[in-house]
Amino acid sequence: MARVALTSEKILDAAAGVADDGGLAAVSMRNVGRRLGVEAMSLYHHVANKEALLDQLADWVFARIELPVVGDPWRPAMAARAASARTVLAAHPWALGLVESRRTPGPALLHHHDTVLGCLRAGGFSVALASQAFAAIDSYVYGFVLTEQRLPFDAAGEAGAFVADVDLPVGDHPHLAEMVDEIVMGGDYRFADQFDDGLELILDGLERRLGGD
Amino acid sequence: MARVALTSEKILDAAAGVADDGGLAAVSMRNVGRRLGVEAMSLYHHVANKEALLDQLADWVFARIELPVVGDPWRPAMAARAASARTVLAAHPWALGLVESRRTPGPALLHHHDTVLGCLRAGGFSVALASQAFAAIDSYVYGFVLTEQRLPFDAAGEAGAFVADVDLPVGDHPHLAEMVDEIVMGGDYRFADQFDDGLELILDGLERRLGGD
DNA sequence: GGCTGGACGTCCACACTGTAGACTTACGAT
DNA sequence: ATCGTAAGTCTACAGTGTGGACGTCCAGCC
Repeated sequence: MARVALTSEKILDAAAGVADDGGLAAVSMRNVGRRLGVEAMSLYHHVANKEALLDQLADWVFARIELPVVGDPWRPAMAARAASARTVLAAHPWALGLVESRRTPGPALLHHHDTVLGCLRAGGFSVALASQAFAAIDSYVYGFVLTEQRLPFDAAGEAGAFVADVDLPVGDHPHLAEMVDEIVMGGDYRFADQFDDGLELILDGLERRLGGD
Repeated sequence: MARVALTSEKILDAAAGVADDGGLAAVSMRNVGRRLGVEAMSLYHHVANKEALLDQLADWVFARIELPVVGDPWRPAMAARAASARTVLAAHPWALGLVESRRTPGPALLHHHDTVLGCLRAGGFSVALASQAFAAIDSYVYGFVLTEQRLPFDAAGEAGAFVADVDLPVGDHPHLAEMVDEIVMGGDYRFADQFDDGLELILDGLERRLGGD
């Protein structure tokens, strides 16, 4: 039998593929093994256990987010990183839930955080303000993606077609109904556009605080 | 045998208890049943399946967040809601991951969203701005709690004692090290204090936009 | 009172999960 | 050629969600 050099990268890619296809719940050792033409137990020669695999998979996600270089002007750097994070999280709907459920940070996450903090420090932020900025931006991005994914239609595309399919019990929720109406009916209105708007809200605040305080 | 009127509220409370004790992973039909002195299958007379139970459990969390009344001044209302959400999410560490992983909104969530939106609309927000405000605030709260939970020490208390136990591979992550140092060593510095600061950042921005635009 | 229908709890069975442990195979170095 | 080791397989076990058959209690009726 041709031993085809099972590596932990291949295992991670396979796990990501399984998750892309069937959701996080489909990521079982047997399924990942099957995708590689291998028995479940073989994976244990490269991965300690399933928890570790999921940890690494969360880090796999972080490794995919584009990072700025320390020294870049902080504001566009933050905007670009936020946009990249959003892209990655949107491409793998399972990623958000996974990343959030892991408590042990992997190398990619550490490097990520360190670089972002460095970028802010180089831009003149105090340690405390940098930490606050990081928390605020990160929170915003995660939360926005989450909100976006929970929307009952495709926020990026033509939304009109979808509203008929969804029957939210919107009857006694007038404000919700109002919002859905405006979002769905207003032709040139895209929920997704709010991402940049909201982000600038935060960045504006940070910039003011950077100058003022 | 005394039939003790198993209701879906009791089941939800039991499930929350199991999760409080042993984490989300411990919430199995058998464990929830055991906590009620009942077989797993009995639960199915009150709950469609485990997915539905988890959906309801997520809604159970939302029902616990204090809501403002439509008509209250929007800014303190938003601040209070954010604080309450944070309290609830912190009291049940499993809640965040659960809420985020569910895609079908329950009645409490709908009512919650509707009330918050109503509060903003009554405060003079346009539909678009209200939706943006909601997304920004919610995102911030979720993200902050998440960050807080991931911190390797108790963010609310005396942090100094914890740092020795944690050996983050902080060696070649200078900015991360710097931040941890300052957070942990600075006696009167509390990560938790940043919550209000960051929130005001967002509320300030909204207030400006509400007047200006 | 006694009957009955339906609501509700139990039990067993099945496919599936993570993973420990023993086995087998194939390759690189001697 | 042989051996050691790394890396696969196979078997087994406890635990999971849940379908279906079965039992059992209670409310409403005569």
